[in-house]
Amino acid sequence: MNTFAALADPIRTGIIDSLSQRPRTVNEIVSLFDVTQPAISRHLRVLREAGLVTVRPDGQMRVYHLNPAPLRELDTWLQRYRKFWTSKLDDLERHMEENS
Amino acid sequence: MNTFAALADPIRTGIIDSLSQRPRTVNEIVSLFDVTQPAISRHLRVLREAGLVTVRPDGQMRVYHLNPAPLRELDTWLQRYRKFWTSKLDDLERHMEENS
DNA sequence: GGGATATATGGCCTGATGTTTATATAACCT
DNA sequence: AGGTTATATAAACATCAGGCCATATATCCC
Repeated sequence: MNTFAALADPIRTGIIDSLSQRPRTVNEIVSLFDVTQPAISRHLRVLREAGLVTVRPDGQMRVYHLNPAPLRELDTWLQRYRKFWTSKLDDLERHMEENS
Repeated sequence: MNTFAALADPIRTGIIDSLSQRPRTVNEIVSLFDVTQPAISRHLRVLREAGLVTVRPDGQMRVYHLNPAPLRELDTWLQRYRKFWTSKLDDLERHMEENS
């Protein structure tokens, strides 16, 4: 599954952000956004299939939890690009390259 | 612009990865993937509008460069989630929570 | 059991996305 | 100028994504 595609929708990043604070039920999540409950359920399905969230039933409710593993992979992918902004030497090199 | 949406297509992440090595002309990029040149030009447009790449004309060619700024923003966004995997204490807490 | 609540799924519609072929634009070269 | 190369854009098409409404499923509570 493509983590970027799962995060491409602002409602889904909003859900992820909200779950970074604490787990939440579907209805709690629904109350945070201006779309219907079925729409949220669909977004949750996308996030589930991308492995970004997990569900735990609690009675008639379903509690969604953040699963950070795919975000850690994303962090690993970004590793490759950090050199572009972490080192002032690299900044200089890039600047020279841009003007070569 | 939504950086995640711009990166949601595997060809586009491939382009970004290839530009992390060095700037490339459009034809160079086309040769890396199994799609037509117009398709690549469209992907480049999406990446351009998302600010992930910049172009510099060089004669009749156009040289595409990686622009890391949006990736740095992504890195900043991820900051919020690093606590989920960088601390062993957090791992323990999460594990206990998962089994509560 | 029966009504209420919580969540997921199916059907339908609309708009966005990705691809190809054909063509436009611009620079290069002789 | 004319032919070639490099790249972008347009048109057409198919697929996908996201939204809503209606409905199914499961749990809760009386």
